[in-house]
Amino acid sequence: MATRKKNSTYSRNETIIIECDLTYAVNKIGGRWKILILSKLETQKYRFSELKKELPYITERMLTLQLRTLEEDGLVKRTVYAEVPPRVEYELTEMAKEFGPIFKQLSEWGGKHRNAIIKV
Amino acid sequence: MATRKKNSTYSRNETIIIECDLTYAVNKIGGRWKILILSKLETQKYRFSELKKELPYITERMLTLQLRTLEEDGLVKRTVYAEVPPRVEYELTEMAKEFGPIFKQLSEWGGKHRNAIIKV
DNA sequence: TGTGGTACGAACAAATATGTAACTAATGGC
DNA sequence: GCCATTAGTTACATATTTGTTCGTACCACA
Repeated sequence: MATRKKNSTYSRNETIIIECDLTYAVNKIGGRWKILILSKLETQKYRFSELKKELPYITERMLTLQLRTLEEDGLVKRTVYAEVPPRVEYELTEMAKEFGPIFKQLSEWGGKHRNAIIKV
Repeated sequence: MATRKKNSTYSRNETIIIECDLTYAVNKIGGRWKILILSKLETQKYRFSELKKELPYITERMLTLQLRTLEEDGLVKRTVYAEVPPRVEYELTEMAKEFGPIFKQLSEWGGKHRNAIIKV
């Protein structure tokens, strides 16, 4: 087999595409779980295990990964209390709270048009 | 190796999660290219080859796939003209046009907070 | 000594998303 | 007949995302 270019266009495209502010924003909230997590945190702080209960189908691994990403992206603040057993609280940052009204509109769009399709 | 459960939670989770209107909406516009395509079509109709020129880094295959998905989701209307060589035009549906103001806000969010991070 | 709760981490596996390269049908123009 | 054009399609390769399973550190408490 000839050796192939490794990982050229895939990664390059990613950086190029993110130059679009809109794509950038959607990427922050894309994926299977991020929105659900952010929605929960909109109303209150949660501990890791509480979030897990709220999202029964997520695995601990996914919850961890998503929370880490959200933290890196500045959407979630993580606070560790040095106790035993450990306690860690997650809450939205100001930046994430600005999504609030946008989420509302997106949610309305979803409700409206999903029903439209189902009814047909 | 013991045979493993095939595809249990992955697909099941997808259907469960989509019950959230917000996640449903974001899934419609998620992925690498959909937003860029929709943004182009916000201003005018485009032929396949014109879209390709506007999005130089997308491959024909990806453009086809994304347009098909957008069509299935009712966001894009595809019109084929029985000519040779063929002519196919893509335009937004009313449903997709409703994303307009939301896109604007998301884009503003992206511009604002990306710059914030870069400046740090 | 042993058990339990919390918030993870690591190794592996399955599923999906994206990219590469080559190919096609139809037909007007040469 | 031969070529160029348009809008794809097909087979394959690679990259990323998501899920499964098992394990761990800490210490209070029985």
